[in-house]
Amino acid sequence: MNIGEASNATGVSAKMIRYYESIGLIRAPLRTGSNYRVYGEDEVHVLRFVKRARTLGFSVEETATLLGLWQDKTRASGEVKDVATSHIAALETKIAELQGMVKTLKHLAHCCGGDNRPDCPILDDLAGEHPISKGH
Amino acid sequence: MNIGEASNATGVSAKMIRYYESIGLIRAPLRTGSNYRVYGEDEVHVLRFVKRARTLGFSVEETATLLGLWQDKTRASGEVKDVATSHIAALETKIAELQGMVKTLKHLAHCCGGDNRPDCPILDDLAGEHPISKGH
DNA sequence: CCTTGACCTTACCACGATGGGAAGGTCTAT
DNA sequence: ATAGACCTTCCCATCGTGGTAAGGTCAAGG
Repeated sequence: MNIGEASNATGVSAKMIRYYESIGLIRAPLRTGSNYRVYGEDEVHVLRFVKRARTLGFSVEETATLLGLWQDKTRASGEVKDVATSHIAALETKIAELQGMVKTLKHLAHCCGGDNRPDCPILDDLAGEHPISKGH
Repeated sequence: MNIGEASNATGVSAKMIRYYESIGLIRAPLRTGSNYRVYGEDEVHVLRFVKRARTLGFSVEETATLLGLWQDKTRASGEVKDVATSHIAALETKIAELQGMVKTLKHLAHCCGGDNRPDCPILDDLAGEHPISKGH
């Protein structure tokens, strides 16, 4: 299987497959005589694992950890759960952050006429001129 | 006011102040004879505006737009509201994405013993081996 | 007057993850 | 044989931020 086929089979772009190889996330595959990378089922399996982990928002580094745990047949599932749990916490922090922004913005947008007059509470807030208290 | 004082007064690092200047987000300030940047109240005001917009998650480019609208005394507040509204939509999309990740991960973590045995539904899911259907 | 330390200047390099493109080699089908 | 679809490596860009090095400046105190 060439890199293009491996890419199609996994949804990981050829570019990223080479990148993952270059940073050591995945192992360098065998090459043909003409220097083409050759992938087999195992490699595709690994790539799908990586793809899934990335889709779930794990960083490449966390993915490397998970990959290591996956390939370590003797690991304790608790280790994996720890990685997952702290990732969940990070995601939730991020979500709370974004929700805070949305809340403030919605309040501002709600107070903004959105008409043709130049008065705009959103800009006033950004400018710190007439700060609107959050508690309505 | 030197750049350090402006930084303290606004919470924008000196590094970022120079960066914002270099990309044209803010105007180049006057300089002293010894080439130090000099900031006044107006510049500080602009920097605080930028800081607040960035804190609310606007990209530098969106911030530039808002800054332009702020300084255009004749703008319609509707234009500002549009920028804010589409930013809210982008934030909400992102939030939904993260929440999807959290949901899946929580489910996986819930199914994972987290003990010393090597069986781990999280890894099995990542590997696509025994995919756990989302609907429990 | 000189030193010290805190500040300023510019100019680079790095991150993380990804895409783009150039310049060149290879394979397959017509 | 040639075209077109692949592959290879190498470099550059993004976005926002931090670091660091090499040098200039300024204020305070000996």
